[in-house]
Amino acid sequence: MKAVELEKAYNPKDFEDRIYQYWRDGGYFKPKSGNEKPFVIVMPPPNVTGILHMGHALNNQLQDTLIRYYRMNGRPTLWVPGTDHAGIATQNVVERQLAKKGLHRQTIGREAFIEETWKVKEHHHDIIVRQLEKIGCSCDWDRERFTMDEGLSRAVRESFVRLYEKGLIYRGNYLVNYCTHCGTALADDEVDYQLVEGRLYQVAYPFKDGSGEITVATTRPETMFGDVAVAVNPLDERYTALIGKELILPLTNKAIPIIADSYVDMEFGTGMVKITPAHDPNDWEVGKRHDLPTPNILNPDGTLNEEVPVAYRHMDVLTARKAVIADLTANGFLKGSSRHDHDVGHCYRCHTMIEPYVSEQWFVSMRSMADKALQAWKDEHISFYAKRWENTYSHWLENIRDWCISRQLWWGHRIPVWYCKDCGHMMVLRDDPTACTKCSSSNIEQESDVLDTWFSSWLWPFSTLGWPDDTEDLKTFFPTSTLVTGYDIIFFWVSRMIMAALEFLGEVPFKDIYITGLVRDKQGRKMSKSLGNGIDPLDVVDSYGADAMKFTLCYMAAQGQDILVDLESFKLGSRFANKIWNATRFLLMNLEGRNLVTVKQEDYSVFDRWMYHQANQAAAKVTAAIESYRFNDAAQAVYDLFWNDFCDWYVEAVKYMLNRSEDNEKDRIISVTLDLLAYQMKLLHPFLSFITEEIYQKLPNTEGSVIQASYPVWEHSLDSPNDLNKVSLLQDVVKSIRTVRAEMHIAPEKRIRVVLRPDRDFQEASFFFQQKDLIAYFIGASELVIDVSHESEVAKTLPVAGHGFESFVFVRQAIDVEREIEKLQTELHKNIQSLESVRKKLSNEQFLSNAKPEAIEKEHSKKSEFEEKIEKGQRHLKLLQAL
RNA sequence: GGGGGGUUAGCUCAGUGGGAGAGCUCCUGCCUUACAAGCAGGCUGUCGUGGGUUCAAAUCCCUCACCCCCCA
Repeated sequence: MKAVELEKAYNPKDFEDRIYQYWRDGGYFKPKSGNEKPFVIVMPPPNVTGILHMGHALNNQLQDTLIRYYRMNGRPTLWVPGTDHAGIATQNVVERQLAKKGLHRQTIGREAFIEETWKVKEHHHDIIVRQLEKIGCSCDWDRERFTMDEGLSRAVRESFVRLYEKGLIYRGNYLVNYCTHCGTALADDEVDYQLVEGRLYQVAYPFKDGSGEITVATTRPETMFGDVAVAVNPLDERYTALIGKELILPLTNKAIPIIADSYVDMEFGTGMVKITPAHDPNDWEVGKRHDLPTPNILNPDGTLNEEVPVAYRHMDVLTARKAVIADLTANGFLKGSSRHDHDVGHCYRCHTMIEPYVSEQWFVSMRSMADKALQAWKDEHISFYAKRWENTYSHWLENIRDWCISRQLWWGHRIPVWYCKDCGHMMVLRDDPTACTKCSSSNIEQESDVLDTWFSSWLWPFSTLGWPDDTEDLKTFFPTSTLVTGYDIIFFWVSRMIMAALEFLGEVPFKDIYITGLVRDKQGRKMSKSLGNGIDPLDVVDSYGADAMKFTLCYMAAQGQDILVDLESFKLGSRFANKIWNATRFLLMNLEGRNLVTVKQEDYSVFDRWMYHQANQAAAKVTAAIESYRFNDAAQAVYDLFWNDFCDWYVEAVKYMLNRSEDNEKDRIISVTLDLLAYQMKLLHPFLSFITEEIYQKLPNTEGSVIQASYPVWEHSLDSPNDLNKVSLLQDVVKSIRTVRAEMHIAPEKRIRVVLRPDRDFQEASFFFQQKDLIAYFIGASELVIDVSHESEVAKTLPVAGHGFESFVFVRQAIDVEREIEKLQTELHKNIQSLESVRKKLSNEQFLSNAKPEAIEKEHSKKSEFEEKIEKGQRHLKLLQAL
């Protein structure tokens, strides 16, 4: 057989794109048919106009790891990709583009605007797909969906109509969060609260009857034109007598009453609060309780409207605030002000300050659905990883509020409601009507608002599979298995999907929910555009390859923990991939002139059995880790196996043995080694997909592709603790001598003489004989004596204690006796202390009667171990003192 | 105000009841022809504080301190 040549350096660019194309062309991402339980993930759809950031990379790579693992495990495996139309965000993107051309959506009209948006969507969509391909996602592109495609739009309509018919959707005038920049209402959870520096103003409101004045405290004096009352706490004795009296609003002639409401905090400000129901959520509640009017003082663009005195009309809120303060001051109403920082809501898309704003909106009544979702959790139909997120989930559902689903946007699913302009009839329909269903007039008009984007995303786990039709995909792949997402959308998305699935299909949409950490920079800060501390996943792929990124992220993905990285962090994965590449390169070089043979297990060497044992153990660890979503443990297990066991010991031993063996033995060695290599390529594939495929296909002992190979599982026949013991012993011998060499500064090329003396009763003494030459090779010995009879002359050597053996190194250089004695004494002291604590435990009645038998057994073996070490230490000390 | 998380080696973090770990950094020596993206060896810890439970606590419970997040 000819040697297989690998490029000298690992260069992922040489093969990653090619391999991805190979997988796609081969249809490897499609679910195989079979009776096993399918493993299904729906990808959280990225915003179609966004760009993938490290969070997406982490998220999708963990999904890919799961998918590849279960695919190799033989389950029909489906990963559904797709994108989200992201109403507000996308509309903002398109509006910005129009603005550059001096255009505004109002000037080009709704239809043209939507047409333009589709074009932008197509363009961005292709970028996103390329990014997902670049990082190696093995999702089924033939099943890719978009939240606004035909099928999903039908699902949205169906769900809207069903909820409406059930009485769970209603329309009405309510106080909502309104973004004056985006020009739309937002749901409660779409508002981000940020601490804003502000002032608390003390404003005097005179009594109508001229009997003096009271003082209210407010952070928003400009909303005073919307005041309809001043409230005090009914328990506040200072003001009890004032309840019911009337006040005059400064700068206007409006009279408002003093009312009592327990909402008022007596400690805050003056204990008197102005009530502005149309512009404050708490005041809205107070207003409802007291049946107060709700004058709206704002236009949709955030300027003051006709409700306020002429002087302030058309001013924006902040300008009006300044003007009002100036006028209050000038007229003596302002009694003072103080620094007051408070949380102010901001739009989660454009970060504009939110205005609480009364308007007509559509809502979903959530209580009944939330209760079902809570019950599903209590019944353990869903599990969160890490578990603590279940608190977040249940707390939100317990305190759920109705969901405002109408948005004053153009890009999105238009609400399927039509109004007859002739008879006023309102129609909620699955299909577009041509005439009024009541009076047959064709003079009808569709509701102009669109639906919240989440109103389509919450259907994602089943709308992507064909719902509302009863498709084969839906029957086969729903409910899905696992959802992988970030904690920031547990409210927006996760809990709503669970509610929707329970509502429309009567089942939870997935069993497990893995919540990823946030990817942060090395200082622990969120990655953001404004800080400029973000890392582009494509830069990582460009610098180190997709495998390096994927492996590093898995390695760092400890459950429930955020991940702190910079570009350099990905060297971890890159170095590992390089190591794999080079180890393979070395082994393939050694194929020259070899014949591959089938080696029976009984022909394995102790090293072969040891290596299979370790690989077998690693397979068990990976299985357990992946199935409990402990990605870091899984990654560490394969890393340690390949690097610390395979490269550092097994391949090093192979090197030596290849050199001194006959052809038949060489064939045997290389055959077993390649088998172990192929085994590890399979084990590594979910973590380093490209390089393992590239190598697997180059190996002469494999067929097909690793992506569809069977994943290694723990097998009893490979379990070999005896060989683990033996090789560990050999490693102990080698390491202890290497330490001496390093500490004594013995030059690497310098051969040494060593006497290796097994303890008299030591079971594995014969193993030293068998491996004598290999040990000598590993420690650079010219002469290694296995001194079973304890008769070798060891005076003037450096003694080294081991567990079950001791070694004596002939050092030509002068031994620094003082230093060696000191080291031994320190060691001896430690061992004596350890022995003392073990003895204490073993003489403790409580310990002996309470501790587990294994724990007691352990202490006994520790005792003899320390005794052995102490005995050897004392003897070695004497030897050294005699020098 | 309510809830959650964190505090372990210089840095970033694993480790959930029985002898303190990894990666990176650092130090020493090596270009031993698979890999210097490497090899061999080494240093470093009152496991935040104080208490409790236990034969036994980094690990379970409580207190406090500091940091981070979410909700209101």
